[in-house]
Amino acid sequence: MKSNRPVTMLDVAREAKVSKPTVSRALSDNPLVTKETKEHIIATARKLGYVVNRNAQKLRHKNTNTVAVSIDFLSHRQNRISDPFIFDLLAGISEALGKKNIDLLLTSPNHENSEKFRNMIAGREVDGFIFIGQGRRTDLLLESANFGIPMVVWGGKFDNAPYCVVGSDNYLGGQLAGKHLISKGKRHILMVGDIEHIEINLRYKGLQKTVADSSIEVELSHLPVANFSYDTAHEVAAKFFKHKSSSVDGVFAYSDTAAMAIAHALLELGKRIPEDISIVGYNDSSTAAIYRPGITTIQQDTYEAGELMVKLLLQQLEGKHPDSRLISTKLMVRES
Amino acid sequence: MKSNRPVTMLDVAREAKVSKPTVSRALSDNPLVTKETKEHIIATARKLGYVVNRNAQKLRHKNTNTVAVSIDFLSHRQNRISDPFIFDLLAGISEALGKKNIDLLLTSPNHENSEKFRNMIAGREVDGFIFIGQGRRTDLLLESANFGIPMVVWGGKFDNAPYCVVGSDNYLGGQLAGKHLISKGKRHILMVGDIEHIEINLRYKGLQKTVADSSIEVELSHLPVANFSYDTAHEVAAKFFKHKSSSVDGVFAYSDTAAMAIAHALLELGKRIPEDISIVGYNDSSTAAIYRPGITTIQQDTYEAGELMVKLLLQQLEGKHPDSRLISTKLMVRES
DNA sequence: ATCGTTAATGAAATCGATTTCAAGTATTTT
DNA sequence: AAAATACTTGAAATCGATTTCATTAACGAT
Repeated sequence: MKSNRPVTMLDVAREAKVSKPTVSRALSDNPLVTKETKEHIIATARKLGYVVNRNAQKLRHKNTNTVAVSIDFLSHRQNRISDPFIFDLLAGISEALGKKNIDLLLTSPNHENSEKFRNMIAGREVDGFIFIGQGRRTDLLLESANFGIPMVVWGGKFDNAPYCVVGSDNYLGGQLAGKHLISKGKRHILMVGDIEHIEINLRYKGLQKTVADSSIEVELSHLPVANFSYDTAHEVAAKFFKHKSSSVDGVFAYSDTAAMAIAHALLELGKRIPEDISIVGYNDSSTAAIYRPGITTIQQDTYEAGELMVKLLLQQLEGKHPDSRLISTKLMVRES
Repeated sequence: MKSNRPVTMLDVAREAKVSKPTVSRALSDNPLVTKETKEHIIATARKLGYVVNRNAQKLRHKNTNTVAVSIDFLSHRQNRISDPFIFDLLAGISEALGKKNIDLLLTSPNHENSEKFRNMIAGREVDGFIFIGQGRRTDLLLESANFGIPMVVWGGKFDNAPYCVVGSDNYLGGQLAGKHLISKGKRHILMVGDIEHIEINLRYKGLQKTVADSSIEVELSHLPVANFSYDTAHEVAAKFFKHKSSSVDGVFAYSDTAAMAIAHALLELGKRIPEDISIVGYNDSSTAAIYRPGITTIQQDTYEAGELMVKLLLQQLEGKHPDSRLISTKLMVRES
């Protein structure tokens, strides 16, 4: 039969025959308290099984020591292919926050406006936000930023974005993909993806640059794809390669999922990978390694990304205004 | 220049020319307050941009309205193949909690003992726990349960487990896999996986039952695999099928990842799938659909799982002791 | 021996809400 | 018209910590 009332600081104070403030000071290792009383208090606190009430503490301290991470699960679910890359990012953030002993509140947008985010800040639930996978709802991000919410966003950065962005070095990624394809002897490169999309556009520019700088003559073309699903990419690629008996021998896809869809379509058409056509993806999601043929891709360090996003958010909480940053990006060569 | 001090309930009270308690009642839609004053108060609250301080509220209410979800990211990371299935589960839980307006605190075990979990409960940070992917640390689960933490665990259930478990109907899954393989004309079935593992054991038993009940003569054997990684499964399968030119024509693997690894090994050995050997996986992770050949697998409704875990946890918070439950489980037929 | 410091502790105020309980007003009953 | 009842409202207590400020004790300086 365990006692109902939880142990409070007053209980500890009484048991240790000191006052509440002294207990508070002792437990927060305040130098005002002598070593002996401190030890005595800590011992009795342990004896009574005392644990500080975090809500009372937060109320008094006025800082929440928790960060919200917003993932748009629903938009995700509509697409059905839940990108493992986002999970990796989440793991990186979780670890980075854990190291600093900051709590992680996982939340989703409510898809109407940013009021939910604003209330969480105003209601002292969280100190700031990290947004992942909110690519299609920049309106919510803009609203939040304009309201003055401390925040870091994963993804691409458009000019004068009023918030701090952390993302892959897309331009470099495009260059790496281009260099790889050219070095493998490919001379007719196709970029697959919506180059209106800010991130994909940067990759395209990097690819263009590499092609332009190449001492060898290389042809570059572009095939738009409307959304991010496996099925759409498969469909578009199947259509393109069936009708157009093009000379394309190298493909740079906007994601690993797309790369696999394109590979699938090509294999169905009897093409050999990489002999006939070589493919490079993006993200290095865990699936890229498992797929056959293994997908050559652009890898991003999700661990570094998590660390960096947390660091930049904490800087904002200290009143600074850090610039957006890119994380390191490298080529991961596999069979494709 | 925005004001520094946040708007409190007292500010609203003064502005609306009523007392604090009246504001509190009005905002929580308490019938004691007349319709007119209520409307007036709500209007002024909105005018002043008032948002309730959740920490003060939680302190007074003594309930936190938040649930912790513990995912063992680190153990996960060691395995490198982050199973998208866990991400799906998380999405399901997030949605279920969101519907009930309960906050989700994402946390990880500290890998020493369950003290962290205990403190989060005792410190009124969260009301209860949902554990995902803690399969290898049942000691932490047992400690937590013994401490009386309200909790629901995803996974397999051993006899007399002192906590509430939600999981796939592994026995049924085994039966479905068996029926499918037999109906495809397979007569020499191999179960791949560690049947000491509680979940896999149940699947094996289901498979056994189906084989035993079959009117046709079917042979059943078993190949143990030590851990859950893609590479180990690949290695074990490669070895098995290379040396032993067995008559196995049907494989039931303990996960989709393993199924893909086995498929990969078989294809390398020149076998045809499914003509020579048919493979069934487990989980229906998003990768199973993308892989070539598409992996036939046992699908679980992650949406239902999330809903159910949340429901059972809330029941515990009301003082009930709900039994463990299984979620619906069905066969997803693809090419393999 | 007296005074001025310094070190350690505690009483009371505070954070921002909710709840208890008392009081005032309006309405109905007799 | 007086008494009983029902509605609204507010003053003060409360949740459990931290912080301010005052106080006491101990010590060295004069």
